[in-house]
Amino acid sequence: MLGKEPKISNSVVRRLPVYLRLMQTLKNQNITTVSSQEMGLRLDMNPAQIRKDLAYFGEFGRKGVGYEVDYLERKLCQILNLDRHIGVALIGVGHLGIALSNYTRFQSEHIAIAGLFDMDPQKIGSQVGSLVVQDVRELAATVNDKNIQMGIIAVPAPAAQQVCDELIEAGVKIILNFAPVNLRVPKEVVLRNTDFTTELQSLAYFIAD
Amino acid sequence: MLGKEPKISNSVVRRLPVYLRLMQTLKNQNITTVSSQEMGLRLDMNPAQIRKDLAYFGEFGRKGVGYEVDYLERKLCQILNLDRHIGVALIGVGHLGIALSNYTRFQSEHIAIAGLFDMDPQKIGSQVGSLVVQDVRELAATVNDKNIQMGIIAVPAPAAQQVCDELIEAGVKIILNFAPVNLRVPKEVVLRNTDFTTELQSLAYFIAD
DNA sequence: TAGATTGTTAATCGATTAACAATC
DNA sequence: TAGATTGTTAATCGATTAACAATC
Repeated sequence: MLGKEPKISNSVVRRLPVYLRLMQTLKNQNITTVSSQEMGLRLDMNPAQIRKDLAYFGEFGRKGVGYEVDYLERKLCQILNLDRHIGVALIGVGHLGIALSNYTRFQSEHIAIAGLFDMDPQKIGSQVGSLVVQDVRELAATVNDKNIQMGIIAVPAPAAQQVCDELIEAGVKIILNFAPVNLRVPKEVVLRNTDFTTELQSLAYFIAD
Repeated sequence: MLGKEPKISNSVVRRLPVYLRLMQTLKNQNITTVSSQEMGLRLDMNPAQIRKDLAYFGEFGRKGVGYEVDYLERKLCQILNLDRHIGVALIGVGHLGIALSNYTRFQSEHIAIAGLFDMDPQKIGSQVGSLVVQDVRELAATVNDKNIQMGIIAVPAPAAQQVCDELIEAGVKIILNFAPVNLRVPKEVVLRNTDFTTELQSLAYFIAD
């Protein structure tokens, strides 16, 4: 940790939550210690890769023994900033938005949707889970009030860029986009895209002739 | 094309729908010809990569000119098998499932949800879009009847592996999974995972201290 | 001690980018 | 013809895997 200097690659970062989830699974099975080999077996991954990934952040294992599940879980949470509260704004309260707001509440107590936004007057004011849908015009104010650090864009494609701009304008630096568009963001903003259509279409490639 | 022998990498395949979408956008803007440089500019990609990706499948461009939008669109559709009808079974008609069934109907006329399944008696028989939700026990029969080639798993994590097994048992070889679990599949099955929780957690890594 | 497993370096593999001859 | 741009080879870059000394 102390100075994440060596510049961790995205591929590594994206595997960390997978390790974290495995630790939680193992804990539920009352397994207290695990080797990289066993992890590799369960995750269908190369053990060397797992060791290398973890070693970027510290020496978490014991030679001849393996990793202590509880300890590694805690460390992974620290690395992923999941040991503190993280506020998320979700814009677009359609079926996808609702699905996401259920989803997320689930896994990590620390990532929580702190604000739901839409532009449809029909939706504004309605209750979803424990939150009331707000007018998207209140986005900037709420981001500041509730110290929101991440944004999820779940609006239709044509509205996505504007919502994105508003998030950034409000100071949000991390954005997860579900709209099927190439958003333009300044380079200090971390943007990740999840596009079902693209995913499905690329899978169609594998249909046997 | 003729014998996709050179073994196209997954990274390449996943970029093809992006090119396809760009072609559709360009068509809407009445642009008939585009160079790899212009494509790179719009997609924020390296033009050499775009040319190389396309060249795996044939010589679609003209030197000194570029690519004909209409022609490249057609070619990309062919490569992705989007020039024929593709039936998809969607299991799990929660908010996510409904979102997905709306989504997909949208983009490509050729990929269509052909069956919706759930195990909740409350949902079975209800209408979603133009389809009636079926009992998941009818899955295998419907896959055969309607010649379904792809499956989307949108059920809660604990049910996912069983649904997956049933899809494979019914002959489905291509699966898109949204449940946050590591599914076990035989190696001839193409499995792609989309996991919001993992995505969100990995993004938390980038929160500034 | 003997066996196991880490952390890490070196080797391999694969994907991206640069460069350029061919040619429209 | 001159300028532009492809298709493709070679160079670079980065990520994965193998191997092994250190050590529990």
